[in-house]
Amino acid sequence: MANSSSGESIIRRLVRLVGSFDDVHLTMSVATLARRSGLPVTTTYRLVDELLAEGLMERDASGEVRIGTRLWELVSRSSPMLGLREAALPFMEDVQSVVQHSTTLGILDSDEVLYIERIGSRDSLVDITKVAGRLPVHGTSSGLVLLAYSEPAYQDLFLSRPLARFTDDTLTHPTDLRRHLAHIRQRGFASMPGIIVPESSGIAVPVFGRANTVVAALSVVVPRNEENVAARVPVLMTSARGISRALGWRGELKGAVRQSNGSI
Amino acid sequence: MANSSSGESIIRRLVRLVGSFDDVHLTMSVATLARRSGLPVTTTYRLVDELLAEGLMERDASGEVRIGTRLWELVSRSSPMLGLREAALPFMEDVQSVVQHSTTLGILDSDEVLYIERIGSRDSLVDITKVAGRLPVHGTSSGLVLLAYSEPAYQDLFLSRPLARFTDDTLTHPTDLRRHLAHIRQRGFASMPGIIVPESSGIAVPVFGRANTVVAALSVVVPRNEENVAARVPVLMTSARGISRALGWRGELKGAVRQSNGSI
DNA sequence: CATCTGATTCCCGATCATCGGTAACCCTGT
DNA sequence: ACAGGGTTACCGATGATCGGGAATCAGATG
Repeated sequence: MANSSSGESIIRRLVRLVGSFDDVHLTMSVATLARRSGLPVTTTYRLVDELLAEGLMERDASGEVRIGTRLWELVSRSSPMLGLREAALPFMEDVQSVVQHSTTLGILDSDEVLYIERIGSRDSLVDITKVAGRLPVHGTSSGLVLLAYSEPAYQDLFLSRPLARFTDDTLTHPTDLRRHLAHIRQRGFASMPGIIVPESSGIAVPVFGRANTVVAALSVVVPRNEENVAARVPVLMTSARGISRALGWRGELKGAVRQSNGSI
Repeated sequence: MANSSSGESIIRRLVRLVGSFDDVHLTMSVATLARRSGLPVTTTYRLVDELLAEGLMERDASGEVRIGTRLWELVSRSSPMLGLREAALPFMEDVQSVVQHSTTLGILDSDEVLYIERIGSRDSLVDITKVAGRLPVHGTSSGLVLLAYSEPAYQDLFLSRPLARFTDDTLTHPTDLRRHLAHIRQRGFASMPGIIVPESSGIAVPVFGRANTVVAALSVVVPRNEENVAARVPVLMTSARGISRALGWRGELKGAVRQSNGSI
């Protein structure tokens, strides 16, 4: 363990520091940061000083600290997310121009859906997705698509765990879910009204990568009462194929669809 | 200094590690990473192991490492860039739908223009901007706008240093530049044909933040021969005002325009 | 003006994680 | 079988790291 009496490595501490910020706590005093991260005050000051020196954090006018531009740049420049995002964005705009509510791109990470990108109207009444935000797999159409096209072993593992119920329409029973996943694979898309919040409805389709694996899910979220699945699926499908092709996908080789193991 | 014989803190080493990745080196073997970062091989393995354990790096199928999803998420979720980006994206789409080439949003950081966001055609023939990429201030219309609206003291400092010449049209002499900055402030936009590459031309306008400071530059890049400044400036202007308002800008208070010191 | 609360800086000795050399162990291709 | 690169394992020495404590500073409150 580290020098620390609490027994943590520096890197884990840095994660606690950076992880103490979120979209509603963009800046805070160092003392607050110490409280939120659970690190000793003195230690926090020392680490923050070093981070400031490297530009990984910055002080704003009032003396509070925030994530530094340099850290954003370092990570964004070299993250595999960037390529996926850039390939998808033009197509997402096309979808958005037709559907008008909100369009998202999500991947499967640590048993949750992580949203890589999102475009939508500024006044998104019915959409709880955020860029770099997470939602449960079985509570989103994106998640169900990603699960449906994931490795069988992963599906088994996932379905062996208890699943939270969010609304009356959430599928929580393994058998129901498994049947539904098959349904999704057969139709090529997921349409799930009100499984996480009753008022909204999502439609999602898979995006394929170079190795014919599903790397992401393209999805639209619409108010439940405006639901018009039949009209929207073709738009999503064609856009998803466009993204897939931009990622180096070469068309479907029958039976070879399997879970992404990382590389796009 | 750190325990290291080379005398560097862990944090600086982490920066070297993460900084060894870029858009063309998204993944590499740990040995290669050691070479590129200049760190001792054993040290690199130890640090990478820790980073892998925290999910800040990941191994792909072939055993190479890359920036981890979790690191992207941690930074993206809490970076002040996100707010700026989200406010700007809808307006950028509007611009893009009219201008058709490529639309960028840049900020001033460390005496360079850092591009926060970019949307454009997939086949961007004439545009060298990249998301999280940097370009010189005096080689871009965005840079000149940001400089024009920055603090006088900063302008003096910037102009006191020698400036590289990229094309015949690059302004490198302090006097010329200063005159041009005044021109930009007076007209409210910058239009610079071929100052970094001869074939392309940029038009940029300022984006204001809450405190009536300029926080970013909205810009379009077009082929030089298609230049049609008069028609494009109004589009940019109105969009930039839209972004500014979304950021909490309350309209122009005469004479109070000054450099952003950080907080949006 | 006095008081208080909270944030920040300075100091310092003990400890143990960090450092990085060396060497063995894999692979894959020739 | 050999070569070359990548990876894992081991280990002793060292000094960066840790964090408590106290002083200082800033702002709010009475």
